[in-house]
Amino acid sequence: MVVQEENIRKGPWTEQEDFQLGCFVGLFGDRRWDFIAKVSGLKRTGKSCRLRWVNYLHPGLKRGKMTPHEERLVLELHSKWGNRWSRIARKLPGRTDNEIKNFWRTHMRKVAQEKKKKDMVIVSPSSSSTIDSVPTTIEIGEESFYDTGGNPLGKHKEEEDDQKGYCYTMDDIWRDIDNQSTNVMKPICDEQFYGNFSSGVVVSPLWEYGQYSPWKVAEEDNKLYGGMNVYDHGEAVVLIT
DNA sequence: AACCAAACCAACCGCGAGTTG
DNA sequence: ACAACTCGCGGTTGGTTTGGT
Repeated sequence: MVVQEENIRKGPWTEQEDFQLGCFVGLFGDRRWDFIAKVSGLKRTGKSCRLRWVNYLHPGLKRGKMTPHEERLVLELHSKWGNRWSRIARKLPGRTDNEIKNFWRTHMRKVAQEKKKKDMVIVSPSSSSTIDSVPTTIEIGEESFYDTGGNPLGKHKEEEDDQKGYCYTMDDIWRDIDNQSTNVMKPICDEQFYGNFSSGVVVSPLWEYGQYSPWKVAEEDNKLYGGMNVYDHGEAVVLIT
């Protein structure tokens, strides 16, 4: 759905728009989004341009499903930092905060449902033993579970609150991951981006144009948080535990 | 084959923090 | 010091795809 309001486009981006945006980010860097939005002629807000670039067009992005390794990392970092998606994303080169957020929601929904089913069986042993049976008492509060990123007892604070008050132990989550990891998929490489523009104009990784890079920020984070993992400009992940 | 529900994902919104004049 | 502006983050929404009946 594309809504026109005061000449501002909303909704899905077209290939043409993507191409235009890529060109102008190549020219001016990935910082001054309002400026880029204006000079590019795109009828988009700067905010919208930035989002499109960061979540979809950026050359360092991976496509495809998370690898089991990435899933483990997300869960581990989320248990440390809560819903700090952008910070978590910095530790997973090629993944965006949005992607991780979506993964988490989906994953947690699955875990919550599994847990719910188990609890129902435990709580009402006298009822029919099938998992489809109607629960008699306790239900897990699914909404708050999502809201707090897995901590139903309250909002996450910072690292000092690590590991407090979780319903699900990490063991539960690892078990769940292990069950899922039978369908292992290969990581998908970055070159997909370069196929995006069939006209073939775009270009080298555009990070080089700007001073800013999430990977650089991540390096700062590594210093701040004790350097749990180290990587270089999204080309490899070396997890040091 | 058609329908429905669940899962997935792209995009928008509001707010707070940082920057600039 | 302060107001205006810009950017980034986290939460949420809505469209599309997938899977089950």
